[in-house]
Amino acid sequence: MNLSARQLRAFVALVEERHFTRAAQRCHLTQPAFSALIRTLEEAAGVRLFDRNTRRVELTAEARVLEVSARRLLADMELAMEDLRDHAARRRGRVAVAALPSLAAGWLPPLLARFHAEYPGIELHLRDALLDPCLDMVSQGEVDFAVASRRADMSGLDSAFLHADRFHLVCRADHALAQQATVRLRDVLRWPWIALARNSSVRKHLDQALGEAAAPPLLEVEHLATVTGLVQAGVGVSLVPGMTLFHFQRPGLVIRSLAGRALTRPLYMVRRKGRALSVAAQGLHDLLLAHPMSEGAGEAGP
Amino acid sequence: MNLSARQLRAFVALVEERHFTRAAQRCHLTQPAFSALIRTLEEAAGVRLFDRNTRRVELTAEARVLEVSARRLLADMELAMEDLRDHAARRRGRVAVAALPSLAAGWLPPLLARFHAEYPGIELHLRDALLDPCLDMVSQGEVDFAVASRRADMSGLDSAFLHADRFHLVCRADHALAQQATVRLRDVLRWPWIALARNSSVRKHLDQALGEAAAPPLLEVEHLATVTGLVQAGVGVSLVPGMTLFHFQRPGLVIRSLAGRALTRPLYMVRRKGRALSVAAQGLHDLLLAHPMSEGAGEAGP
DNA sequence: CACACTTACGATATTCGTAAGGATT
DNA sequence: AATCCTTACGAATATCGTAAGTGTG
Repeated sequence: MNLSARQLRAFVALVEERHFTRAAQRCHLTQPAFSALIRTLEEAAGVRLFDRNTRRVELTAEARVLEVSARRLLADMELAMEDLRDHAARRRGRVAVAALPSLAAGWLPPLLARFHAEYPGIELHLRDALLDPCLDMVSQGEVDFAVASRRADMSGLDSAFLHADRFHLVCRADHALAQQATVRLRDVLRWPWIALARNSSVRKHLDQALGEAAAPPLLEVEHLATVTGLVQAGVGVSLVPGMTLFHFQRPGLVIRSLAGRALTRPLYMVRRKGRALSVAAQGLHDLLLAHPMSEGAGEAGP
Repeated sequence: MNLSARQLRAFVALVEERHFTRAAQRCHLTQPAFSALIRTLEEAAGVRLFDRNTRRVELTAEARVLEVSARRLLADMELAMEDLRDHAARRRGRVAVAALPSLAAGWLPPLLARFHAEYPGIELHLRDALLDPCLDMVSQGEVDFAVASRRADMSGLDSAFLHADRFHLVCRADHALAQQATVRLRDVLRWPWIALARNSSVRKHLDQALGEAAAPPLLEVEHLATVTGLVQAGVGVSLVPGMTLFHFQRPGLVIRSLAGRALTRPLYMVRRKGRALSVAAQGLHDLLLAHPMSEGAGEAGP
């Protein structure tokens, strides 16, 4: 049997009006069509719901039984559809995004703030993690998408290029390398340098670009903030991508571009293959794509 | 917007099968028809609910939101219809009936017992009251119908004749009137007699039948049981309808028919005019009609 | 190339609205 | 006589099933 919202609305209208013609008007139907609607409901239910003579329309005991359920059902149906439309209109929802620590700290926050200002009803989740956990979270559907780089095994994942994140030299202002506006990579590698841990995307791309021949780093640390401290203390210099430079915009430190062939860490928007984003996630996704990364990004926003 | 049970069932089927063809079979539809059903649901909702390529069908985040509501809505709808069908099949319901005290004590109980045995799910209410309250309860819809006699003002009420309740003489076995198998009314009225109160239907019919000329009663009492006591003590005789005779089937008392023109209290099934009975009430109504009153009725049943 | 969803289209079933019918006050 | 629900019937709409189309692995 097929119960429809229209039948329930007609039933409730007739319960309230106790008058076929007026109830029909309320349902934007002619009276005979309305009459047929009630009849089909009665047939489906197997009970007479209204006692009608031409002068009076009265509820049967069975109609009173149905009335309670009918009102609740209608309310629940409209609530369910409203809920769904809220999600469609991005008035409600949930987006989870994974991002490399550098992006999660610098580029992303102002964009998340903007998204939240526009869609305050949407719950936001940000997972800042290293490359592998980022991509694993996408694979397992734990997050809607990730902003990260790529790895060897990208099976089940779709990636869209976002930005070529150029490496820069960071060193003390009184360092010899700070004298030039642009430095050559081979000049940098003659000095003691600080590297991030091997599981970081920054280090992976650097190793890949430098090859085996390059001098090993003086120190390996986990966090960029530690690199900042070491460089500031004069322990060594470092090579970091543009999106991390906000860590190094401090007095006594300078940032220098690298000459020649661009040394970059390519960044991607990574999603699960063959799987559409939720309306809310698509909204954030589009916002991120509409605000490409730039060297200046990541500075303290308003 | 019009949400239907069929749409919800299709949606849930697809959520569970994640396969259009199989879900369509479960709904007894061809796959294209099923596909259209899902599409209309998506259009009504304003959200894509399934990501389908020819190889895989996946739920969107919005579908997960709807799934919970859809299952609950379907369960509630089926519950509501089941409830209604239970009332139609007299598996559930409620009947309230009013009856004159004599009938409520004698004739009705075995029939109510039989009705309850057949439809144990139906709640029974019996209001034993004098004629006027009985009919008022019908007028106000407090009870479904009454088993009673009629009065002058029967407006808004429909009555169907049930039984002509013949009056009988009751007296002590050693009373002079007890000598004859059948007594004449004018012989009875020469003896002191006990009457019920003037608001009882028994008394009203008796007064109407006897006219002004008859001797007034020695005593007027409220309850038939009191009449029994008075007659048994030899205070007087009494004239009571057949349906009350079970009160007088006691040692030392005799019951005698009246000769000549039948002196009766006509009894009716009284319902509110132009108003159908509930399925449950109709059931009891029919049962009562199928078991006409008889002189022997009202004796202690099994 | 096989499976699975979509589109196209003619047939069927529902539902609608207009008009006539019947009942009640 | 007026009101109001029901029935009748042709028209519009929706839905269905068959068959062809398209895309994915």
